[in-house]
Amino acid sequence: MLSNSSKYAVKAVLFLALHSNEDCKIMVKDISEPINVPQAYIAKLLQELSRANIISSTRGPKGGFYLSETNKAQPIINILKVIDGEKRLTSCMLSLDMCNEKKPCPLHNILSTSRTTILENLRKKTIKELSEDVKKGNSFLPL
Amino acid sequence: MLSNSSKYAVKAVLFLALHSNEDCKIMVKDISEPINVPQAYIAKLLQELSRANIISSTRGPKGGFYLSETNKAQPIINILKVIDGEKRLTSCMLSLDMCNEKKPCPLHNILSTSRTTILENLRKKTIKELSEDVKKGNSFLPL
DNA sequence: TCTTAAATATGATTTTTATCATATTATTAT
DNA sequence: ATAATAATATGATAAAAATCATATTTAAGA
Repeated sequence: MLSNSSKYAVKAVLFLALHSNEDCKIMVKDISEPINVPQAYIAKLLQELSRANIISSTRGPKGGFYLSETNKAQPIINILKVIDGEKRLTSCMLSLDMCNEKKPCPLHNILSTSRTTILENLRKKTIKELSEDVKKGNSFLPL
Repeated sequence: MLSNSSKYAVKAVLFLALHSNEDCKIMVKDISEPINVPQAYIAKLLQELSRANIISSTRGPKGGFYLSETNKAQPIINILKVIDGEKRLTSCMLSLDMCNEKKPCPLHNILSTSRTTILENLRKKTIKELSEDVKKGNSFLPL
């Protein structure tokens, strides 16, 4: 369902949500290490996220990546859309183009409701909310 | 969530459930064409399924693949277990080893219930039941 | 304005997944 | 028995995803 890249991206964004802001930017190497993802790899992902305005960045000395309040207000699903693309998230489990509610594929009825719920949750939960879960100890991001 | 191979495997097994039995075996080329999967590729998958007793086969003239009643009584998830392995189905969405109910990862609470439901459904729905949905017109397998 | 520190852009390599090809073994029918 | 037919086993190739490397651009501070 999620690619490796997407998972890394979520971890990175969450890390930034917890540890950065406009006045406290973090550079790649200080992100890659704690989240345990190869530096060059996460760098590439961060750039994609930055280009898509999911996260913010400035270059040069004292530069780095961070999340603005606007960034934090975005739903989790935006991260996944940028990295994996909409299609991967919503396409039929059997990859049948012609599968839809009217003409459901055999697995459709088994999976569809749960899948829809997952997507809804990803759509309504913001980065900020997610990071607050971690702060409150409702969930854990082992770093 | 599911690999390409798993999707192909489900399609093939379903095709066999609908069109084969002990007295009517089907050979690879007559499976690969209608389900629209490369012959050599599906052949390999069918062999794995056969070895794992998900499907049956006999070789030589008049041979081919088919589903016995025992085969049909198996849950869908068995197909996926053989092709993708248990781990792919059940592992944490962020691939964090240490994620569990006691120490859920941030995405855990968002996704876990739906995921559990999906797995339950795949565990209790049999191949036979699924193929009967198709026969009754409750779902469609475009071939 | 010049040096340094950071992201950015681009592309190369490696690994995994998907796809293709061929030789071997088992079964049926002649 | 033997020829023909079909699965089986094994391995080679191709495509995609993940990982690594390097040169370029931008911003800060001396």
